[in-house]
Amino acid sequence: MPEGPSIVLLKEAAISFSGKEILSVEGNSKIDMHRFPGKRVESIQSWGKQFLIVCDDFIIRIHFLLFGSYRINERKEQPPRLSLQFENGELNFYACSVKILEGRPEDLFDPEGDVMNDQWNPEKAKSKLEQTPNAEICDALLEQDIFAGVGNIIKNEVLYRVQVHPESLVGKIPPAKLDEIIYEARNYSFQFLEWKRNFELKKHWLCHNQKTCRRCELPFSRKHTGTKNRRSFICVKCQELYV
DNA sequence: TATAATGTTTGAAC
DNA sequence: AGTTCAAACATTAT
Repeated sequence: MPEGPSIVLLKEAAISFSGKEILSVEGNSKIDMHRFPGKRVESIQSWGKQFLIVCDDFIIRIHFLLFGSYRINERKEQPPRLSLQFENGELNFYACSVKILEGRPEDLFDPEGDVMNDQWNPEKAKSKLEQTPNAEICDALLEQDIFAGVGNIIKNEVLYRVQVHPESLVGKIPPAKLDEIIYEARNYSFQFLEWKRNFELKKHWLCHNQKTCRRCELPFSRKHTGTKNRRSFICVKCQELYV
């Protein structure tokens, strides 16, 4: 569920609740949800992996972490973390993090930092990368302050496609190659979106969860990389290591 | 059945 | 006081 494109799909699925009044709430979240009924949803937004239900003076922020899920107009067996009832249906969230953010989304989130956003700004990403030359690129891609919405699948697929080893140091990657990485972070995220929409995401994985590299037939090296220690699938022949 | 996996926050330890 | 890191959380497919 969790990477940026999946949240965009949720946003599309939940758009019918935009402008609607929250009639009632339930759920086992510890937040003060009693203030929700009677409020109107101003807009449904997303930023990176976060799903935002924007009301006039606060935002309900949902983060699905690793295992979170949602149902629209249906329910799972488990009790919902948060359930919102509207006149035209209900929105149910499970096993996720729910927070109330005070303030306006434009004050809290920079649209230029979200790879799924129209306002995504690749130059800004590049200058942020230049600030951390000693970071490994596998960590940098997962950094939500730089590439909001990129998760481990996108990280792996991007680095395989541009043929860069995950343990390459940001400062040692040639600038043109860095531009390619930044471009592909957004480009692959949108491919992810369309493939996920059509339930064919896994079919298009080139390295993630794959056994062998289809360029050279060598088996992938599987390794947990970076300070974030997330698993990587590496073709040591096809992906260049810049150190 | 045990394990690992699309992730982040928190608080203890250093 | 700043950093680092393990623990916590929780679900599902293999």
